[in-house]
Amino acid sequence: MPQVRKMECVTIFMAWPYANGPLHLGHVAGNCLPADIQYKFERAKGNKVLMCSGSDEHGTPITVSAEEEGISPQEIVDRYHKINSKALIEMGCSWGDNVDPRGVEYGGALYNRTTDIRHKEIVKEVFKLLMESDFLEEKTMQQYCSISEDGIIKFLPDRYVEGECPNCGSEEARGDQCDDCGVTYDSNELLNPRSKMNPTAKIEIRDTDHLFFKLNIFQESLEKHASERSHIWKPNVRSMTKNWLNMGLRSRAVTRDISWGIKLPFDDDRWKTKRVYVWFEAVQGYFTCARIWAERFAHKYEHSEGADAWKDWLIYNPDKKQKHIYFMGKDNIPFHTIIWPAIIMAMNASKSGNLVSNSLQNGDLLLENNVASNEYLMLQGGQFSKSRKHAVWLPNFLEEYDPDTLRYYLSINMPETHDTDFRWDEFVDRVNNELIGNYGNFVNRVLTLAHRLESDSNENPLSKYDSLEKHHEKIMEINSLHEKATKSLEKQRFKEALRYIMTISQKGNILLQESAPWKYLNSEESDEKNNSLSGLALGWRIVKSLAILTRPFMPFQSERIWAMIGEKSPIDDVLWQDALSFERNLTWNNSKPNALFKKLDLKEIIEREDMIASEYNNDNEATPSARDKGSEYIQFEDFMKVEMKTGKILSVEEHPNADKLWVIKLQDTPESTRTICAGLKGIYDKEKLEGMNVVYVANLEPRKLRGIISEGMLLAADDGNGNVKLLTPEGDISTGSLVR
RNA sequence: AUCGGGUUGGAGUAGUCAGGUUAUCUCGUCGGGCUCAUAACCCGGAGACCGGUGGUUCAAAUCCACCAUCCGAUACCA
Repeated sequence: MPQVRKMECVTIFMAWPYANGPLHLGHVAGNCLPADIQYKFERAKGNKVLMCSGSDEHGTPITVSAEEEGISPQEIVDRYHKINSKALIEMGCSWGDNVDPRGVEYGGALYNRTTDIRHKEIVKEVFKLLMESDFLEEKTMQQYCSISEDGIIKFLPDRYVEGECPNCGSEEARGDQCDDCGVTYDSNELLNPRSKMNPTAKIEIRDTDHLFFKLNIFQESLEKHASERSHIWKPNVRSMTKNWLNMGLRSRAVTRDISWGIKLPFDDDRWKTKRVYVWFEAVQGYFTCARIWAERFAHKYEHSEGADAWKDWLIYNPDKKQKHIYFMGKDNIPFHTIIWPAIIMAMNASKSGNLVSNSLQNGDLLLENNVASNEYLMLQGGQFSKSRKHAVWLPNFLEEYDPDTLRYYLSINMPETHDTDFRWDEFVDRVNNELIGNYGNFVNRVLTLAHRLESDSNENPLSKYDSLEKHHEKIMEINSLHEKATKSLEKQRFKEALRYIMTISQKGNILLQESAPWKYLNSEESDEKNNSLSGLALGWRIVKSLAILTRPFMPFQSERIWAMIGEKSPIDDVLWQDALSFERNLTWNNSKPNALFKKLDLKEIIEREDMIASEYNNDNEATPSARDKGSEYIQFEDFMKVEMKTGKILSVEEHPNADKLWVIKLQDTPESTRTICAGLKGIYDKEKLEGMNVVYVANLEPRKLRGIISEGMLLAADDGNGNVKLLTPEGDISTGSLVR
């Protein structure tokens, strides 16, 4: 008898993508895909699953983007929330299933946003609660602000302030640190401070009151929590968390002087210009999202608990099996192992009146069961970057390629324990050789062979050859692979799990090789034929199993198989653990089977990507903002101010304090030399540069570059893709000749 | 320079926290087989002193120390 297991309530949390740009493949590999695989897997196990995430829409970078484009922050986040939620659904993630297809009691998914009015309300409630329970404290800090002519005060983050270093006198010191001498100091020690964004504005230090979350009082509970998790967390999560705890926790500001964000829940005038700091508010999205899901969907679709349905998943109940898994990139680890758990403990202590603790009481909010953080996916060796245009954007990708191929490649190459690379040639290789050659081909072999047997239109011609007892050993092998894949998925080891599943299709290929059913398709009935075709019948069953097992990874092709083998029942009703239930009758679909995937052509792909990249670059050069500011034309007189001359490189030295700089001694006129620091290390070798004739800017104001005065600048062409070429005169000409 | 992460057959990786038989898998490569299938599939072989040195231990890819080297973030830039 199968054991009747209690249904688990599982919550999948995905880190909230920041809504100031489209998602790129780094996001997909790091959080979106693993979260979705886990969601689909937990569903297939029959569990009640809730999945929560959404767009993170507050904070400074969004206001900066808005300013650049001359539109409101709300317009920015509206745009990218729409683009990103659409792209996620198109790549096969289950965010569109607000209500589980099995019924609302089973849960659902919500991709919400932090500008949601209800999110703001709940955050305010929490803020108030923590304030009243004394988890927040008020401190006065000193901060730079710029004051415009009409008296408007704008507070500036440290990194937007520069000035003169109190230690070495360098002109380019930042708000809290000097890069020339490396010293750090309080921002009020900086001399002659100025705003980086608006250097002429008046700037001064003002006192500003802020509220701080007393993170320090959670130190002990968090240490206990971390040690309880030490065998579950991956090494990167463990060590990053340990680092934080070893440094000692300090209180963190939960408010900011900014206008874009959630208002504080106080009427008091002095809080009017402040907003909730985005880190403190965005993590609460997990909590608000679950509640909003219950209010909007559970309630509407008549969940037995109505708007309280979220408690099934989020509130600890010793009689239930409950599990919380969070997915994110490595930069987010401390937020999920330290900060968010601390906030949860604070909320629990506030509500129950108990002391702060990591051990839960009935009715408390649950803490995480695993923080499954991934490392980064790199693009051909470099990090995905929005500002440097170094990325493959998810919406663009989906316009051209089958989402399942992406999901396959990113799953089998997932940055689980260290950074991995996205490479187009590897993408093509893996899809063509593994996904298509091994798996797609196996499915195709089975289906086309079966269709070459004579059949009446409704019955599977393999039924009469079906004989499981002949294949006991093979079935055991496959059973064991299924079991291994399950265990891997339970530990969020997706690469390994998918590898086991692919091995099942490899076993299928071996089975066909051994049975050689093609020999008997049209032959007389015989024992040999019976044996051979029983192998094909088992192959058919394996195809069906694979449709179920690959579903969390590649949902679209799995449905295609389901239709081709003539299964009528929804594939979502089949339980993961029944994927290998071989006792059921064979189904049949009389229409001709199609190949699951199309082969990819690397050459075509490279051409297409080059085209997209050049279009993208052209677009950017012609952005309206650049033209509006009148920066497209300069006056001839302005151009003549720049004095460019020819010179000859005499010698090249290492810079003592910089990675990319060469210190170059230049023959600038026949009689004199000058020193120029050039960022050409790693592009040009020392030997190559020495003796080279170059063009330089002669009348640039000398400037200290990481400690060494640079008197001018070498001219070089840069295509934006890392190709840099120095300008050099076409023939011999004396040094110091004017370039014009 | 500061901080973080790597270094395992030709390439990419598993194993490292909790040390223990022949070091995992994929691709490639070489030889053979099959011919149903999307030039795919199946079998077999070759190929690794686990970055180096020293230490702890009966035993080290795994723990410790030092060194080398690569990558990323930040700063410096064209």
